[in-house]
Amino acid sequence: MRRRRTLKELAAALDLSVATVSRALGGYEDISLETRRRVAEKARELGYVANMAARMLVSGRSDFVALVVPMRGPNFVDSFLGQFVTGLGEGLVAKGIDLMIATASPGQSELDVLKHLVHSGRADGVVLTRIAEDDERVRFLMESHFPFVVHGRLSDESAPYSWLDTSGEGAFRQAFQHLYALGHRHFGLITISDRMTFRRHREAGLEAGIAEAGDPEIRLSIARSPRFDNEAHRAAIREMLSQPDRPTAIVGLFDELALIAMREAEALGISIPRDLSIVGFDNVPAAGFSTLGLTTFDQATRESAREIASMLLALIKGDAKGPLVSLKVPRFIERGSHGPAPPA
Amino acid sequence: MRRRRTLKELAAALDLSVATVSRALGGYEDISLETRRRVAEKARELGYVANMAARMLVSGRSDFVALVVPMRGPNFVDSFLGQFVTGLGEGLVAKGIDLMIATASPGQSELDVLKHLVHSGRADGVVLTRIAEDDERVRFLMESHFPFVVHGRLSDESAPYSWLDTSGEGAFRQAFQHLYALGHRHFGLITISDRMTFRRHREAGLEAGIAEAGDPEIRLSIARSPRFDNEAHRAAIREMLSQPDRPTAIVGLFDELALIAMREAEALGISIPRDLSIVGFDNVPAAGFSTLGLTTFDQATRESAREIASMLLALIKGDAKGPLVSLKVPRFIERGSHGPAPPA
DNA sequence: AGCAAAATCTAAAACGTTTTAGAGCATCAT
DNA sequence: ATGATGCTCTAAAACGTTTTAGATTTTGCT
Repeated sequence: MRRRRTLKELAAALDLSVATVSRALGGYEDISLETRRRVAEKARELGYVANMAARMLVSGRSDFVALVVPMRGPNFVDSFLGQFVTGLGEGLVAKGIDLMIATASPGQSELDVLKHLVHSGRADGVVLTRIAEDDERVRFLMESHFPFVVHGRLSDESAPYSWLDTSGEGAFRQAFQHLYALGHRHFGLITISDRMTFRRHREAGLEAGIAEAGDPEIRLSIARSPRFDNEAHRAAIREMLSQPDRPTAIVGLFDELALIAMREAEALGISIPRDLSIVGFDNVPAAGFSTLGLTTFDQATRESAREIASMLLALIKGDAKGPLVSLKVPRFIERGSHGPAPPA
Repeated sequence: MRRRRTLKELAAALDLSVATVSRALGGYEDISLETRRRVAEKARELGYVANMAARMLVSGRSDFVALVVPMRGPNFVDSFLGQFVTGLGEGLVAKGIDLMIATASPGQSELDVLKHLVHSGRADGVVLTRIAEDDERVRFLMESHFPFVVHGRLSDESAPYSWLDTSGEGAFRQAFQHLYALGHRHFGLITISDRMTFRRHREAGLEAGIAEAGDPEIRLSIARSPRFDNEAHRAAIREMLSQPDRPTAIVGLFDELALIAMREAEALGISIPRDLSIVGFDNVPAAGFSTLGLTTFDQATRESAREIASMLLALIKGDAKGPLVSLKVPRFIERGSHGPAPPA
């Protein structure tokens, strides 16, 4: 591996001081246009690229932004991460910032990862996902005054931090209204028990829709899967579907739940959408590939991630006055998994 | 943001020299056990974390490994990337190495990204995916003597570089043999036209299987989608399925193609698996969620990524004699999309 | 010509580590 | 006592850049 060129070598080749060369490459007005041109050309010729470590050391910045990825069970499959990483990368690359992925090692909490990140200077800012209702990571970063943006929200709406979220309230209210208009009166909600903010928001949206309708005929059955695990989901769903008096319209907290519900319904001989309507949230690829197509909401993860990148860069540069906040409205994707309520 | 602790402060607090403190933290035998303990304790107490930039500068290593992610069209969805990133992270974190994601900016080639990476010292090693038959990125890295591991292979089997790949030859041969044993004689291959090595290997596997069977009754129809784009795929597939004399068993180069074929077949009133068998490759989540379930091959992306991480770390540490190589056998996942050939 | 102002360049310090070469000091065998 | 041998610890250099404060040269104006 050829040893790297240094600024000193470049300066020697040009018969200039390192200071001049450095400033020339930095594009300072201070250096004559002619010299700047000459330096740039020689740099290209010699293949000079500044050593990042040295630059980081003196500038105090790393030009890295970190994404802290939650730990995963062995079989966890995540269509979200790939999209999100792609979007962040796209949003950062234009400004010359790179993305690092910070993974927690087995014995280590995500908070430890974050602490190390903040103190080691390895990154200038952090992106957090999968936020819990009361997230210790967010609290830590606020106290550290370290730049960060959250994908999602805390339940404490007044806390001064930057976030971007997709309105689960709005989506679930919309889903309810749509299904209600189609004649459905008995609703099912398939959800989980984790203390995640997105769960609370989506559930609240559904409940708000129901309350606003003010129709005493409306009923809501809830199946809550106790663990984040497909088997547990399946069991909870099967129980809801097996009841003699089962809902005619089911909303899944996210697509995986809705997709499992579709399969289970089919296995039980329940015809979709004739006997049962199902709506999900996320628009994972499988929602489009399944035979009928799952009606769901699209989050535009990649675009959101791009926006999060810009927000974070603004925070790092310091040209954001207060916390930045953005609430996106997800797009309703109507496919074949829902329809009019079956006749009573 | 509290200013970070420096080694000098720590040394002052302990009444030791910075050299001693540095070596104590490094665990050198050189420093008495008692002193090492004392230093470690104080470091914890003060929340000292070494500044990465300074460490990088003197050690010449960055403790970063980069994943160069291919550029994506606006609607490209990739279940692979999330798994791969997760696996790499898991494989690296134990050794204290972090993962960076290097994205090419719009005007920039992936080769430029790579060059910058190698010359700036931002990473100590690189992982490459989506390898073309003759990949300029691989050539550049070989010439630079920069540590790297490839997920996939070149078509030049003799080139001395490190790779991990999943045997597409083996899988497609196995798929053929399985379907042949079920009585199928007319096969369809849905494929693309990109010059990717994985395409060549899988196609070769199918052809090898056919050749080995030595049965003159066997026929093979090929649908080649000219662009990497769902609409193009759909058109190519529909054309194959619309022919009066269509195959009874179709193999998709990857799951997305097979899943589209399933949907199209259904739309054309072709019953799966009665009239048509379909097999894919990759085992994307949608393969499991689709109603019948798509028969396919599982790559174990996450585990492969973990192994790639170990390989790369060995190369960086320099305790690998020559290039490292690993060929994984994908697992055949039998679901509901295939069955016996229909009676002639 | 003479001075102020502007334009251009540079020496040296600083960033916070790791590492090299060796200093200081007990301990040990002779 | 003496030199050799280990054991601990340390001073100082080095890594390659950016930036500060100022030096030098040129230009503009009267």
